[in-house]
Amino acid sequence: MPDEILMSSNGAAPAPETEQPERYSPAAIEPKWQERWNADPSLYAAEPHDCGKPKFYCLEMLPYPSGALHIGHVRNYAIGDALARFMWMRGYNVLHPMGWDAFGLPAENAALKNNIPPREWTLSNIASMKKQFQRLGMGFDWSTEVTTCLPDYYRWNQWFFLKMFEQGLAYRKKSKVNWCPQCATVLANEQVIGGRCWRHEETIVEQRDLTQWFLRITKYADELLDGLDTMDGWPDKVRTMQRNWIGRSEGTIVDFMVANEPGGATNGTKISVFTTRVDTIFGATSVQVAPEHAVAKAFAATDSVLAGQIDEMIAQQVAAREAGDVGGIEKHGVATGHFAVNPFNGERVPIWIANYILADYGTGAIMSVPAHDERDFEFATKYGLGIKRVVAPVDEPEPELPYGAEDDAVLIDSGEWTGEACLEAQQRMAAFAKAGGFGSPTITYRLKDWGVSRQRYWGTPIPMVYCMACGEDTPIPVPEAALPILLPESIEITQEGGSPLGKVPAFVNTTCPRCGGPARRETDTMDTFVDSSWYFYRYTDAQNDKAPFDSEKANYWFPIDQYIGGVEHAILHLIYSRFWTKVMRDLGLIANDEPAARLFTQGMVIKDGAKMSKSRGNVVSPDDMIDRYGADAARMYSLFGGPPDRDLEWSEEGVAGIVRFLGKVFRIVTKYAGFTGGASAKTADDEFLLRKYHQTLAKITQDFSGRWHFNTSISSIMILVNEITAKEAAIDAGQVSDSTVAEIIKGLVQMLAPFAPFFVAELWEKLGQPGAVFRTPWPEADEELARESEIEIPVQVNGKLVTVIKLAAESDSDAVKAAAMVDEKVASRTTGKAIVKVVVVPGKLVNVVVK
RNA sequence: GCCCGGAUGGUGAAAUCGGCAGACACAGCGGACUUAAAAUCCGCAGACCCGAAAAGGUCGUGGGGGUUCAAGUCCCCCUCCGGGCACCA
Repeated sequence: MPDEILMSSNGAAPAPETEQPERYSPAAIEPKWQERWNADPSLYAAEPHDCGKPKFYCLEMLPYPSGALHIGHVRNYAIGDALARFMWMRGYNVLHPMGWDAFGLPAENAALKNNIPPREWTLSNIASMKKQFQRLGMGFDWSTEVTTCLPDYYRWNQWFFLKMFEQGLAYRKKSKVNWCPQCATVLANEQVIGGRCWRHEETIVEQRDLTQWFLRITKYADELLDGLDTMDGWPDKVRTMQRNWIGRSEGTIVDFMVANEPGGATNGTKISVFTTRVDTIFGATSVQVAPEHAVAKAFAATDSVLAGQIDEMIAQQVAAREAGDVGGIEKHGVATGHFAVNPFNGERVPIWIANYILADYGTGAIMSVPAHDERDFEFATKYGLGIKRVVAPVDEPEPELPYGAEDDAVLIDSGEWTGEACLEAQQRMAAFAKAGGFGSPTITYRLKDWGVSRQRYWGTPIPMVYCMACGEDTPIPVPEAALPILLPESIEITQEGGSPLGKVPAFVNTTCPRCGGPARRETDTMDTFVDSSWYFYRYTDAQNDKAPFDSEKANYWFPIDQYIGGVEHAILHLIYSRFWTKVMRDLGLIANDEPAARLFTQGMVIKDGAKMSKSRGNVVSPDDMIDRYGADAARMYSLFGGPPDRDLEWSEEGVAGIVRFLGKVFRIVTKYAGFTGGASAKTADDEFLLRKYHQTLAKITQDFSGRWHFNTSISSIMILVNEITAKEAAIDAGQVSDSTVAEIIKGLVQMLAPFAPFFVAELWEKLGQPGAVFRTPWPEADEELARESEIEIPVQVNGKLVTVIKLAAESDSDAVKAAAMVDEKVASRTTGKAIVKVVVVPGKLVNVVVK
């Protein structure tokens, strides 16, 4: 059936005898306008900074050039394009750019599979996806296109890396890192989701000890956290996710000394524990350390049984991670036989090694206070460790344990601190520990520095060299003048471990910038999230070959007024790019603290109630949709099917319905295209149509500035079209003045401009109007003309609807009440009963309460 | 376990401030046009009861309670679905 929609209108059939009106044919309209638009690159370009208009930076997240857009992209970009077009019509100077997040592993996989060089594969994908964007009629300014895998872009990644190295923000260290065997590379913490690789849901991430490059994002932890409080234009959901990810926790570090033993190798060793509840320290009945903790290793060195138990514990954790159930394993531990001294009361408490202590959070060691911590309670109960109550509410000395409240509670049985309020004691005890030299107030974060080294080929080379003469372990930065360090073009991609660049001697072998002696290059490349951390600044000055961008240009456009993309980047891209913005600000390149004033995260497109996937066979192809229904209908359906922040169920019948609607509009507009202005008397039909027209305009204008519920914007246009159709006979009978018809027809095309660009371009031309619709001023809704003169007031008796009465809009409460009371249906239900009260809400309803 | 969303006809949804529940559309049914079909146009359409029909009545926004003249909307409790975080000391 869908095929006929296009076929029937293609004029393939022999010409009919009688003259038929032209019918809507996206297949005829869309390619024609695509060609015209491609020939005029200035159409969607931004204007000079001194154009006198307010600026509006409208940005959708750039796609990865996988080879083809998916239907979710269509929705994402349809939202942004509608907004950009609306803002153009509202008189803004709009920047609406597009680019390609073009580095990444899929290009290498494709090279392996099809023997196509990654560069070639990527660039040809870009070419075909760009064509898709053009088929979709997206209004992007291609003159600022950014492709992150090209040297004119990635050289600035290298430049930033050098700046960060200078500032101490880029550094190298050996540490446990996440390794995805499938990707054959290291991953950042943010790329590990539930213990699995973000690109390979089925692949468990391993831990490896490697020397890697890190970016010091933790330096900005507090600012990244505090900034969230003021970012009203971002969804709460995203802000909460980022808050959790940063995971700031205020507490105290307290040093417990390992108790001296005759000849003990660990004499004088201290165990620093991190606690948020130092006020409960008198209740500590053991110290627990992670199996990887240095002290555990020291004990194990002289205790082979313990060593075996530790190994087992670590193995068990690895197994749990593989099962995807890290949190679910039972708490267990082993006593080391050693003791530590609580510096607050001198008590000796046993040192245990426990599987639930995380080596990489806090200090990797805790004091266990079973009375006031649920986990400690569980552990102490299992192993018969002491449980000592040290905190209780003032009026309830023995609450059920574990008892953790702090607001209302005071310390008991805590030496000189007994009687103090918990919150106060936390402050004072931390200060006391610091004064005594056995601790200090501390803030810890869940956020870790960003590991950016990748053992892959298709990424930005890290601009560092290692010189035998100057010291192999001392990285030496490449001089700025030597940038870009080019990725070698021809390279053999293999799936073996190790950085592919290491196998290219011409790349590896270089000279030391410091001593001129033989040196070798860093062979790791940068995480692709580096590319997307600052790409939107490059759009403001995409051809600059002296700097990543000109500060003046960036400062004109930034912050981004509206950023639109999927919520899956809430942590990854959106936290890295906030970090990068702060670094660039501190380098003096930009003035803004945050990249985007407003963020919108659209819902997923689903089919048959489920996420689209090849294995489910429910994938909808944009090209197919365009072929069969046209780009305008596909785009418009993606906005009409539901509010943009919710998931959208894709319905092909729904798209066909939009084609029908557009066909109706096409018929009406072409039919009345010859009507022109000219003053003439306004009839009641004139007033009616103008009223509906201005009401619709007001509704759409409001939707754009408010909730973006374009589904209701489009439905209100449908209602308007239905009203016009209903008055068609009156129009044809000359009962509506030409100027009214002309105004409404023109305005109808304008109000569709954000949603169906090809369609409106064609009709605009048919109306004999010059220029591009989306560059014309958005028609103003006239409040006076939109006002209803007569309104309907529902009347209830005891809260149940009885009738609806019609009244003049300006009727006051008394008049409304009087009209309601004399109504037959109301009277029949109220006579003989006592009227308790009559609620009159002017303009809304009347409710008569009787007994 | 914790933190966010969400649940409304056969379907997608609407109701923006507590005021006619189901706009608009999809699918469906009936009619007009047609030799016929498609396309197009017009009409019907929450469920149930009563009735030949018209009319009328009852119920109805995941479930239970509450506030109110009035609750899809506010408050309390619960169920289910989606997402995020998860032994974070």
